[in-house]
Amino acid sequence: MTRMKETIQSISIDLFYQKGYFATSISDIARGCGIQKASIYYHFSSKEELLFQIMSHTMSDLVSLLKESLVQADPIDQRMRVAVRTHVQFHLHRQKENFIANSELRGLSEEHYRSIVALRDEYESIFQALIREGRDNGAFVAVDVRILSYAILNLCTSGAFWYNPGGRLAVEDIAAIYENFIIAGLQNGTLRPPV
Amino acid sequence: MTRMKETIQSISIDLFYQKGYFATSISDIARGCGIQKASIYYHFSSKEELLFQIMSHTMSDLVSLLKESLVQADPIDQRMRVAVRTHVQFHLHRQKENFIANSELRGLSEEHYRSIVALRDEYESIFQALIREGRDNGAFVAVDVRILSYAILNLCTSGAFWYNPGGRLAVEDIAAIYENFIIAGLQNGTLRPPV
DNA sequence: GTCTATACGATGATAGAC
DNA sequence: GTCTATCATCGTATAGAC
Repeated sequence: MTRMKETIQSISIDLFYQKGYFATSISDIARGCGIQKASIYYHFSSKEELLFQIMSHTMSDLVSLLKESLVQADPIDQRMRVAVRTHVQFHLHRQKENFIANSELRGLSEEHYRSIVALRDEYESIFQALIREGRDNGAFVAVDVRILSYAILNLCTSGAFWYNPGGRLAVEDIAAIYENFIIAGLQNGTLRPPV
Repeated sequence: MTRMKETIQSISIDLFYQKGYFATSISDIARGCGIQKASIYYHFSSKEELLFQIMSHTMSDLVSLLKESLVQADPIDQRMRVAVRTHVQFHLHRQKENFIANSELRGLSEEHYRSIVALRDEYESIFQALIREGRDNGAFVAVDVRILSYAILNLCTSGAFWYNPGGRLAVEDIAAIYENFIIAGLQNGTLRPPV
């Protein structure tokens, strides 16, 4: 990838994160890069293509990272901890891209949308397999696998929406809080209210 | 509120939910209402005003509902259960409006943005007070109140993004799953991983 | 690879008749 | 209250020179 192409991507990530995809114009991006807007089209065929590239890289990296993190044959609760930690760390370290990937699906064309959703589904199915395995061997309580996978992933992803890199808590602290909360829910989540 | 004004709001909710605020044009709304686009401006001064009205009503109703649900002086874990259940039910029963209120803050003007965020902050602070109370009297484990309030609210809100009214699970089932999962996390969320 | 210039469409909003 | 007509603006994208 050429230097300017990388600059355009990087500036676009900043702007899409700051103002949103629709509110960001090609002129804005060009201004940020210090070139004319027509020059953008030498590197990317359209604004939508730019959005797709950003999302595509992000989601591919996310799926690869999760797979790598799960190669160890640990007990199921330990594997779930690793998965949660990996997810949270990725979403906080690459906050802007993940924010975009989770909030700008609307901007994609039909085919690109399908492509990103396919990656997301692949990712979710890995989490669902973990939950199912833990439930089936008794490590986790009986739960609805799909609902809980949405809940867990959404909870962990939400950090990308409010996390402040210079703030009070470090990434590892936040990851640990989420990890413990989720494991507690998976191990005890059917407690009934006192009558 | 006149009949046409209500129609415009209702059609706008449908379209903002379906296509997003930015991708929905005044022409789209007018077509949906069976009138000309100029006529919209008799009822609302701008497209942004329309978005604000929708968000404002939704958030006000949400805050009122939560306050009403907590008038009973139950034990803290019971009150938290009620709060979670109320939140989930509201978000699933009024799915479209809540989806909009959570995903289209970008479309608001400065002042309107501040107004909506103030309501959201008020709402969050009620949840934070519940968590803090439970933590201080030992019903919940020691936790970071702010982080956990974001996590819990985001988890519960996420239902508005994937819930399918005609689907497999009823609102009450989903609310019960979330409720139990969250209470388990609050009561056991500092379990450490086995070493 | 980047520039200037421009085509072309769509959009939010207004004016004024009925 | 709703209409027709229209404005001004801005958006993405392309053509062709350098």
